[in-house]
Amino acid sequence: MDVKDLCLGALTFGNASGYDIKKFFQQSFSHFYAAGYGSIYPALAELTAAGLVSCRPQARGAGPNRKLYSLTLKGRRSFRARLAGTQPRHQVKSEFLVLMYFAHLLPPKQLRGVLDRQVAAFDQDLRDIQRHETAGANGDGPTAGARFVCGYGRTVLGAARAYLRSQRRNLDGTALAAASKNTAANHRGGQRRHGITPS
Amino acid sequence: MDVKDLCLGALTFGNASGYDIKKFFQQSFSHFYAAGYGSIYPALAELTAAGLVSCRPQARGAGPNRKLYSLTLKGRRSFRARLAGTQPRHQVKSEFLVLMYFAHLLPPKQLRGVLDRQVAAFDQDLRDIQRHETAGANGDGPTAGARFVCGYGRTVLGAARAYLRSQRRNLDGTALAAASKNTAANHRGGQRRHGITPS
DNA sequence: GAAGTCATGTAAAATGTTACATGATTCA
DNA sequence: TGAATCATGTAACATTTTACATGACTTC
Repeated sequence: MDVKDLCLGALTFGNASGYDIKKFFQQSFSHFYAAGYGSIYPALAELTAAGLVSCRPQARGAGPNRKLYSLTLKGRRSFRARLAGTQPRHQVKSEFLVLMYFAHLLPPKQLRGVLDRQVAAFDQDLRDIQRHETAGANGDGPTAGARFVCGYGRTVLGAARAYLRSQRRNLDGTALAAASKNTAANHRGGQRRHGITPS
Repeated sequence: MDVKDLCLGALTFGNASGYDIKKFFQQSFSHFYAAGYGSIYPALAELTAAGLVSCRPQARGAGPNRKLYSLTLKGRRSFRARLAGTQPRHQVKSEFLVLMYFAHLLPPKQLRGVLDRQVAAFDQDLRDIQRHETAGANGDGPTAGARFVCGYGRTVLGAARAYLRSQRRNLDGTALAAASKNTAANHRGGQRRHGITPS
């Protein structure tokens, strides 16, 4: 599953330009699949070449002509086949968690900042979802799938935010603070007693 | 932040070979940062060339010689600097959620299968975390950061699993089932009334 | 004797990100 | 008049995945 597939998916909701598709992605997928112009435009070109979408240029006064893409029958079938054949992966890539894993090597001040900023980011994500949840992608209101995905986002982000807040609260208490305060001491050590492998 | 940084991070816990590092990644980072041999070995070669790690080959009876890597002072400093300079991103890439977004285009049977398999996958992840939580990376037990990350994983995966289960339960009831039953009807339609853009 | 683990690496392919280039229209 | 939005695209770069290549040792 790649950006081409997502473009096909977006076009199942109606004809659109690359620009429209980017906006649609931002509204609907941004929390679990990112895509920018740099991948969308090449994807649309390839899909056109493969006959999965058709393209109608629309003359405009000036600047680049808007191109309206629509699914062909072949494209519609291809998308269904891809959906049926996709093994659904689900992976997180979090530099935030990497940073937290090495909390003992971070100055306490930065550690607090990292946590606070992540809480703020989750808050923002939650607001985005709530905004998107009320107004659907088109006039029909959100599809069942869109509702499912929004519900998932709300649930998971809510839990994540609560966890971060609870940890943040006792940062000046015991848990992580203890590690952070040891930063200087750990630094001295140089070589640790035990390696990954006792070898 | 890339695989090179993660390798430096792994080596802060002690000297190791590329093979060891891969295992360490699998135990500790696999839920929020994936890396395979194809990225680890080149990373270690570059780090060596840059003088951030040093490498001691260890003769063995046969097969490729094991190479023990260790952080240099420069590498240790570099890692701290990278940590301090990293803006902590946190992104999810989920083909599972894409699939669910297009639930109305999936045969109900597959939809149920997808949900069940994802629940099973989350269960497995939770077991991995619990196993890893009891036994730390080295003899000292888990660091504060490792505990934080495990706690995060438990919290979030627990919430996600509970959500999926609740949705799965009423699959034969209302919510998603309604959409799935409409699959045939939607298929007929071809063009939808409303596009992404009302244009 | 088969399966799994230990152990390293390369080359090609896939995929995505970033920066650049261009320029009109619309709103405050 | 300045900022934002509309609108498309390319080229270079970065990064990762996948498949391949090799081969002994250990455990069932």
